[in-house]
Amino acid sequence: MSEVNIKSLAAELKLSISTVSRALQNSSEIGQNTKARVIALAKKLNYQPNHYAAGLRRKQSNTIAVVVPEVADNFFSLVIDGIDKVAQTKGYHVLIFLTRDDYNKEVNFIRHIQSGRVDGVLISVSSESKDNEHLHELNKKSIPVVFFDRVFEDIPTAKITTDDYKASYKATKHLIDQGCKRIACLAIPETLLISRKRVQGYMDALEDNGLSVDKNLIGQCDNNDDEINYKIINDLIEQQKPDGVFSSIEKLALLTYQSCINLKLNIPKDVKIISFSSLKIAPLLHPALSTITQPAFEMGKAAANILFSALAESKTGLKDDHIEMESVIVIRESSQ
Amino acid sequence: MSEVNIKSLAAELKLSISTVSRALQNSSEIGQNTKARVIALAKKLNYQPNHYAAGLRRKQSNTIAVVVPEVADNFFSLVIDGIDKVAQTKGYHVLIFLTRDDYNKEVNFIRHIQSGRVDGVLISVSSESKDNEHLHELNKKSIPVVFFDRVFEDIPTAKITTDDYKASYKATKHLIDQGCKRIACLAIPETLLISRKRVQGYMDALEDNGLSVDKNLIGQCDNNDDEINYKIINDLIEQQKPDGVFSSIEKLALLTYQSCINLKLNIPKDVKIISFSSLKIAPLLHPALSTITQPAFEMGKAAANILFSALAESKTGLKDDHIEMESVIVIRESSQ
DNA sequence: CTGTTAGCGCTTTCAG
DNA sequence: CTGAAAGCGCTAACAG
Repeated sequence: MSEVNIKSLAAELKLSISTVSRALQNSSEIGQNTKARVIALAKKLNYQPNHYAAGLRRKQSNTIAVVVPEVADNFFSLVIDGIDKVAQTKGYHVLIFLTRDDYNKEVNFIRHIQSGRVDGVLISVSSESKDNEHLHELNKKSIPVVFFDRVFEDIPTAKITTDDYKASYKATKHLIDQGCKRIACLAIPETLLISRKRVQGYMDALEDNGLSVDKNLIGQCDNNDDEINYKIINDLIEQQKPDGVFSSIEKLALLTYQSCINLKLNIPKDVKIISFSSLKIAPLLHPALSTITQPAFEMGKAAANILFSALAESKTGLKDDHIEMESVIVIRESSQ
Repeated sequence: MSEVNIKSLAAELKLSISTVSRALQNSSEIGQNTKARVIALAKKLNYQPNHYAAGLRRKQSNTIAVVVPEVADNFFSLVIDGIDKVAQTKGYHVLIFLTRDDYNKEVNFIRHIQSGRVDGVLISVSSESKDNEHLHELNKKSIPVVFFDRVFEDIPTAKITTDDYKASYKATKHLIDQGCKRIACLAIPETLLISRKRVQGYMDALEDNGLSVDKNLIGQCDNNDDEINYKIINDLIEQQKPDGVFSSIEKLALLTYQSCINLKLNIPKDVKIISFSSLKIAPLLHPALSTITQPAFEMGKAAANILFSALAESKTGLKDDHIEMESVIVIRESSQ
């Protein structure tokens, strides 16, 4: 690989290896003179220290693992962006592990990570229901772990999530405050915890405000086929005539919008829409589409900061803690 | 870190370190019996080899670097997804470097990488105009590099891009074939090469088909402010009355759609729209929005495959080559 | 088939 | 202030 290493520098400068090493680390016990010579030559030859050798010796990699179900997803890529942002300021590198929602892959990754490959782990688990023994092991090896978004409550370490339940409750409450009586809810597969939380927030808001939950008003959009989802939504709107729609993801809100246009329903007069939105595309379409935005980037930064605080201190692992980050709800009322 | 290492396994099994090492690598010169014993104990103690030690010795990291301007972008995150997909099958890990379009960061990353930190590099450069000496250095050190999307033509290695010019030409030609005479073009900042390529494709298609280029029909949307962009587009449509719109990114097409609705223009009767689309949201809104989709995921896979082929063979670096991947144009004509 | 030995490139005692 | 030497955990000649 790189032919220039600490040894060749030492030879050329007629110094010992250790002196060069210390000079490069700006150790206080090296004379200004020698230090300058060493640094000058290193720069001239474009010396780059071997990360692995240093890590092996120091038992530290200056690398963190980010384990996520997917990257081609606006939410996760924003989180990664946030994580990287703080990692860069700390001089750390980011190793990405994509589980693709495959539990076995996650187990393998976590086991691999235990080898000292990374100094810390930021993870959003692939499944919130399966066995988490592998994560317990990690935690026991006192390598700091921070969970984000999809967490295991029973592992005593730092966790950080968004306020899905609360935000959904507030969003639904908003529709109620606007006078909506028949509020529809568009839901994604129940297997996802966030889906259940969002639907629960919706239901509780209704009941707390004297409205009963009507299963017919809940559109379960379980598949990835936009056409089928469109049909579910369109049928729901046509048959149930909701005066408000709470959508648990942005795409479904876009389909709702399209359906309203086709059914000649006025937004927001006939139907008020509020939706989770990470792409922030919904408000481009209609100035009256209210949105709930999760603080993904900020969550990434927060999670990374927690991890680095543990790394900086004592490596004693992280305290059991759970932070919930607040989503930003933007109400748009204009009727054009 | 992990207390269990090859040495402790050897001690427990009363074997030599090298025997254990070989058994773990399934070397053919170890007896079935010993091999089984070693593997059994390794599994029992959850032994994980130290990646850094092995890499140091073998001068190989089983890690590749992916250097991109950003990750919170649908195109790049899809590419990363593709890269990771093939990396996983090859047993490689992915180290992410986000330049955030900062040239200096890119230079630092590339220098760092030269230390043998990774076995290969996949990069989309931060700027196509600046000095690329750092990349030449990399290439000279015979660590394989594959450029994707944003490339430096004058570095003799593998490059892979999408057919921005051709796709734009074809898209514009399609509008012409549909009878459009006044075709608008919505452009992003000229500083980006892809913007220039897309506009060029648009202009050449017009001229090759007997239509002249009218600067008034080109909406230069240079800023990130959706409201300003909307105004630019809305003014253009109102004043210039185009009968076709070629949009170089999806967001601008959505604004165009909104503008048409507000101006009571029928799509596609009055205005036909075709747009680059990576989010695939446009067609959700209107069944007559035609789209051009770049093969981002496939590009990631292709780039990674090229890199791994070099890694598998001789490490002699990659041949100077340029592949252009074809975008997928989907024509949607229905008028509802 | 198995063991001994010499490093990979670096950091870090321990001696001067 | 500088140098010698040990060793991080692993692999790979080289010997048997």
